[in-house]
Amino acid sequence: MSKDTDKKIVVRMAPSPTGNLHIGTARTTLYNFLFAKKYGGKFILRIEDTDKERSTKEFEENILTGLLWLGLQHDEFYRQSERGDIYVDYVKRMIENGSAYISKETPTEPGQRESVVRFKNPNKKITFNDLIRGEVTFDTTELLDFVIARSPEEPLYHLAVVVDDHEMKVTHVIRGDDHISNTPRQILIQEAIGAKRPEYAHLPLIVDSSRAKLSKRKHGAVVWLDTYKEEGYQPEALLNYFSLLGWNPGDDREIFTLDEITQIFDILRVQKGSAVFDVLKLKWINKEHLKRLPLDVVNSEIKNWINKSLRIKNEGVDVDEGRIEKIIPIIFERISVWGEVTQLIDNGEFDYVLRTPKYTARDLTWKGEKDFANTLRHIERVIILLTDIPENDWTADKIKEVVWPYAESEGKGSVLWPIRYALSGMQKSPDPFTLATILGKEETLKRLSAANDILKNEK
RNA sequence: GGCCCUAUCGUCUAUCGGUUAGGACACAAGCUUUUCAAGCUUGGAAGCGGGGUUCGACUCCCCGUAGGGUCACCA
Repeated sequence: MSKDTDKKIVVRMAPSPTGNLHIGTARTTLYNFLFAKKYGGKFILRIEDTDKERSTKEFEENILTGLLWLGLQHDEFYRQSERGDIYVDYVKRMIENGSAYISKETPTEPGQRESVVRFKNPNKKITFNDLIRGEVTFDTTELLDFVIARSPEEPLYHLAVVVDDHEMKVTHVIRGDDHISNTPRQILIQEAIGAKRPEYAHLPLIVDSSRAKLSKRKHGAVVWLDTYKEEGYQPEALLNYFSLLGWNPGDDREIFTLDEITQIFDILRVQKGSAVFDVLKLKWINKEHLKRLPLDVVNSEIKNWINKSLRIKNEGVDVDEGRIEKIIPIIFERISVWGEVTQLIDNGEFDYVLRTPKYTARDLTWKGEKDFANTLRHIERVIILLTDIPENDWTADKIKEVVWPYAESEGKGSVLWPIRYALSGMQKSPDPFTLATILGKEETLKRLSAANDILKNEK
């Protein structure tokens, strides 16, 4: 595939606006995009809206914005509904040269015509070379004289595709495997109109865990790109994952930017077998992308997503900005997708920064303790130790330095658990030193003496 | 059912005749200052079956088997 000797590469993605942007469509678009960019070619986006019944402007809009959000910018744009004259021309020519004819029909379903344009099938074997699968042969006899247009003014899919690919000088047709059986039909039409046969590359399908094609009917929201956009995935992470569904660079690298993939992409390394969509791996890849983001982006994104929390909105909790700032890194290491920030808050994982914890003396006491006496003693001792720390020296390291010797001599769990619980009110939370820095000296001491009171009442 | 495609750990995959079949996700265990998260270390985990070809097959060929795709006046 040398750039110098071959003519310019032209690829196209041809979605039909009969549904929202499907992740399979996004992946196929990516592969087309990569192939074009890799070889300095042209990437055409063509909306196949010849089916006026099912196509809508909303779906078209959804597909366009989704692709743009992903960063898969096209070089040229067409809409089949605006190219009617061209198809009429070809249909007429085909009828004239005998490769198609008007056929009288008996409608069997509502909406069917009494006359349609059928292709005069030469009934032959078609063999084409697929960049991914190698040689594929079909006998077209079973296709019969298939319908290519309802009328000369109303072309059907196969005709429109072949005409457009020809007119647009498409050199490589990269599409889903589900189109492989359409290929012989389209080659037949190409031969009838004297079009050059493009190279074909049929991509393996993305399937579910039971290896069935991902479909909107069966899988619902998981197939819509929008779902991932709303859950806060990074567009580039999505692209990264899509690229790996059916392709690999040949070494162990797994995380790359769109530019990096473009550099190393090779369509000949595309897999033949279908690939199971695994959201867990997607999340891992997304997290890897998050880790590579600049800190200021991370900060502002996390704040954005915190603000979407219903827990904060509805319950009107008084949020201390300083504390929020301090939990950002803690939130960050717990998420792999932005949307999880909101979830975490809504699930109450960070309630300790939003409100005063509630708990019993039993909760406060380390599992090894027989009664509350030791716990009370530890809390009292720690209060004294912490009180001595000056306000401006209130850091996790300092707090730990002060408390640690005592914890070691008295038993770490026995001392640390009660402190942590008094500060968080939860079975699971960050460590007590981190907690203390988030809350600040004043609030920390307040919560510790509250714990003290609870223990005393218990005695 | 016809036609077509596919077949390595649970999943994504490396291997382009000779490897202790490698990596990643997930999982398990351990470590890391009590719980959690993160991190680190370790571990379990695969060539669908049967024939060939070959000195030698995961790799090439054939036959099965299994899975998938497609069979519209949709795209």
